[in-house]
Amino acid sequence: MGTKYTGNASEVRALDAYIKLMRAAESVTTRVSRSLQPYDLTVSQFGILETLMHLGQQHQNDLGEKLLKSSGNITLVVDNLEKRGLIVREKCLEDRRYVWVKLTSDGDKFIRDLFPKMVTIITESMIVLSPFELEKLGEYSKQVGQNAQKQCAKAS
Amino acid sequence: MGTKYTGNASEVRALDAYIKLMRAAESVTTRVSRSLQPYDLTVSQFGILETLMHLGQQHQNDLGEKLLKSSGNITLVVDNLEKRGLIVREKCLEDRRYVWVKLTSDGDKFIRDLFPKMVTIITESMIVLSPFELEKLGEYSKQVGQNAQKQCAKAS
DNA sequence: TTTTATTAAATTGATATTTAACTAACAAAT
DNA sequence: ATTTGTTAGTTAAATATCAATTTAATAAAA
Repeated sequence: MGTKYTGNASEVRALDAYIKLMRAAESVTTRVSRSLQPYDLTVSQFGILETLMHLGQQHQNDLGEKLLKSSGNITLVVDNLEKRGLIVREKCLEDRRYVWVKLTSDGDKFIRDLFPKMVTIITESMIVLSPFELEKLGEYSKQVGQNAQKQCAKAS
Repeated sequence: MGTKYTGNASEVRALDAYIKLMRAAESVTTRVSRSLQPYDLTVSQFGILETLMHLGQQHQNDLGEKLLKSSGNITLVVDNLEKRGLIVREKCLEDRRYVWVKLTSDGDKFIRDLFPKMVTIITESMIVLSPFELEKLGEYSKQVGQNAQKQCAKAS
């Protein structure tokens, strides 16, 4: 939606901010994605590994909620990470509907090495803004995100 | 990346803003996607129709650049819109490497009717912010987006 | 002119993503 | 305890997405 829209003023403002927000997110995601390529990792795979590293073993359900992805999607991405030996699935004994997903020792080493590199990449993209501006960008984004989510709960 | 990262201060700020930016974009996209569902339209399909409505016929190449998508992706999405009779391809006579993509009269009617509805949806998500805040969100997003793109040109 | 290089689009192979079934396991309630 | 409902995960079908390759057409250079 790269074109000027001639509706009422508040729609024009909302649409303009929306377009810029989306482009920023897409551009940074592309940058991250390219940086993960040498490691044969997708952004989604990285997200799961990073979550497991910081929060420890998780149910697939929790991963889906934290990463805003559908359950079917988590199943597939976990499949691919498991094939590669970076994570393992383990039946939950207390409630056998659940599956624990945990890092293997290979996976743990891998993500602990990779994560700081990605932080650097992301910082390079964001650092054009001052600390104050970063703070405000985060604050405004959070409000928009929460509002949009309120209007539309994710499928599971 | 929903977890606190304990690197240096500027990395923490950058990462925090990044996470909120990404979540906002994902949440609004989900909202838009759900709203397009009754019309059997994806966000990408909507993007192409909207671009054609506002800018007139385009080469596939131009669509890819404007929408930040790969050429292979544009080929597929244009395929699906063409099957549905909303757009047509037309060989460019001056330079036969190019293909013109244009709205059919059905497609034109369709997108002219749909676009204002989507503007309303988007506005509903963004309007939690004041005019000033929307302005700033757009400005900061634009800077981040441009910076990220400078660091990483999209594939074509 | 013939070769070389570039560009647009299509194709292929792999992963992602969602929705909509579907199965399995647990919980509640009469 | 059986039915009823809910929840976690899987599977299938459709679309999306990219990178890499290929094909066709144009441009540049020798």
